[in-house]
Amino acid sequence: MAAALERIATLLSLKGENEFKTRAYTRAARQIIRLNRPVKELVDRGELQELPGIGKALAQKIEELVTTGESRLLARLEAEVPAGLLALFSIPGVGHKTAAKMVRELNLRSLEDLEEAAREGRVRSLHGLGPVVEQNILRYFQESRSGEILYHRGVALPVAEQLEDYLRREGLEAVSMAGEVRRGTEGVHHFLLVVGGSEEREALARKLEQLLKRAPGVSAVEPGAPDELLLQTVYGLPGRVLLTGLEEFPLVLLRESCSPAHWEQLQKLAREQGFQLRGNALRRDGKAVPVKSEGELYRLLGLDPVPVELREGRGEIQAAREGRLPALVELRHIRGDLHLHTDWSDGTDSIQELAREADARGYEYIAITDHSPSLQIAGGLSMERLRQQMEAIRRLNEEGGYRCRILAGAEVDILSDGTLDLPDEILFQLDLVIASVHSHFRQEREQITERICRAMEHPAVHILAHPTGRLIGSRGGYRVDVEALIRQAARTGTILEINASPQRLDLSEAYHRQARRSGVLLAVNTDAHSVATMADMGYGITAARRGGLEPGDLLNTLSWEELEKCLKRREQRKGGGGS
DNA sequence: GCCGTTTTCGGCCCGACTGTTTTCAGTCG
Repeated sequence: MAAALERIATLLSLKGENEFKTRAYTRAARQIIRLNRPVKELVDRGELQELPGIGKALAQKIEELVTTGESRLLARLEAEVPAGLLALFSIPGVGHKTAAKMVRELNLRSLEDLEEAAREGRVRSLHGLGPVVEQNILRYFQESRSGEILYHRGVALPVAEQLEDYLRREGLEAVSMAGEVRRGTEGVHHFLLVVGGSEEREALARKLEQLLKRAPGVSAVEPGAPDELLLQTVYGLPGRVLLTGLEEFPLVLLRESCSPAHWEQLQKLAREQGFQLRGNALRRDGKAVPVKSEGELYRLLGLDPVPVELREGRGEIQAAREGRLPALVELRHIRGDLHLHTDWSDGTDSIQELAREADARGYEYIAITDHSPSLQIAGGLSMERLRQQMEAIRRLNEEGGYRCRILAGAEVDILSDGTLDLPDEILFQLDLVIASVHSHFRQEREQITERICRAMEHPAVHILAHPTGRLIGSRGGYRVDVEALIRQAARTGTILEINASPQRLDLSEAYHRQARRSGVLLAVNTDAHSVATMADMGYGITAARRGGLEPGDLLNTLSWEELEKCLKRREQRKGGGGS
């Protein structure tokens, strides 16, 4: 729902529609994401308009999406504005005004039009635009290899799950998501479902096509390759559905879930052992060998079953052969969430509501870490307010209304010179200090690396949050030397965050192994701004699993007693004046 | 498109930076 509303907002924006109107759609999308119950419930009870920022018009549009799975407004916009132009907003320095101006005055119908205009110097000739924007555009086209838009898992996973559920409820015999969504990659280009049935293939295809045309959120279905249907969704994310026979289903699912490298390595291994693994069948001496599950195939080839997140062809097959696959961390190992925002700053829910949710999740502790004063837009807490909050948390712990322990913390801004946005006297009174960058993103690599390293040096800082600042599919993050950060974390005992928000997943899985090898402890935190987004922990765990991490690599798998000791040890090691 | 005991019209989380201007509009967090 949120993705559909976001899409409406961006399409309106490209059309040059009133900025505040588009913002109303964006705001509504955020409301939906932070909702702690299904939108449908609000629709059924006629309570949509009770949400702040949702009035008559938006309520109608949301209701239409919930009840029909479609939106006439969205369909109309899609017809008017070429969807490829949405990528305009990924170009640095291009916002809604510039985008709309270029679309209008350069008469853009596609991204290629823009590239051509930039090459011919027609961008700089527009009033208010100059050579810098034009350079940014040309650089964008140099750097982006494919025109495919990358979606974060916060869109891709719910969309795939929704369709998977729908097809199962409609009585199809075997349905599973596959591809990037199932493997858990940080960004998703399109979602993939594998469907198995015992009936004749043509009949299955016809049945499926009919079902998919009625499916929620699906705006178009068309045939692709043989046994394949291509989908368009109201969320923008495209999809594919592959059809197969029931007996072949496990093998096809495996093939479609792993990376090409992993599949090739499996084929090679099969050959070495006298099998033939090809397409959708395993054979030996010309005879088909039945495979009832993915796990069975791995065992037939003498391997421990490889968790789906590791099927990338990066050495996991050798590890599976030697019985040394990592015992990956699972959601159930997590005992707390150490990065949470409340309605004291830019969150929507109270400390009490987050604590109640933490209890429901069986957490032993949470840390309340609202923003520091300089982050005005996020309602950063003044010293005075922070002290009041610390006092409020102290009382809540004393009253003992919650099973979980509530830590009084702060997410303190790292200022442009590497100093922190709160004075030492208050930092040392906090139970947990998270440092992070929210400004001066365009500093040179050396400068921003030095800046962050300096903040990590500070004895009061426990955790460095979202170390690179990237947003998947929309922003590349600052030009920081991540390896230098890992070295500094190892030296200072600073914990690196794996931010579980599906848009961030930062620190990226690409660095998890290196951090682990360097003896750096990591923490999976949601950075939640509501009760509902505390569920983002799952995205973080998927990322950590892809990074090959085990429970012992993460700070927040520790029990409360262990955590307390661990934080204290680190303070001493840094030589801080912690009280 | 939303919202309102200062408003049913005229505002809309705030402020720094930067590239484009010739005094400021647009972008970014």
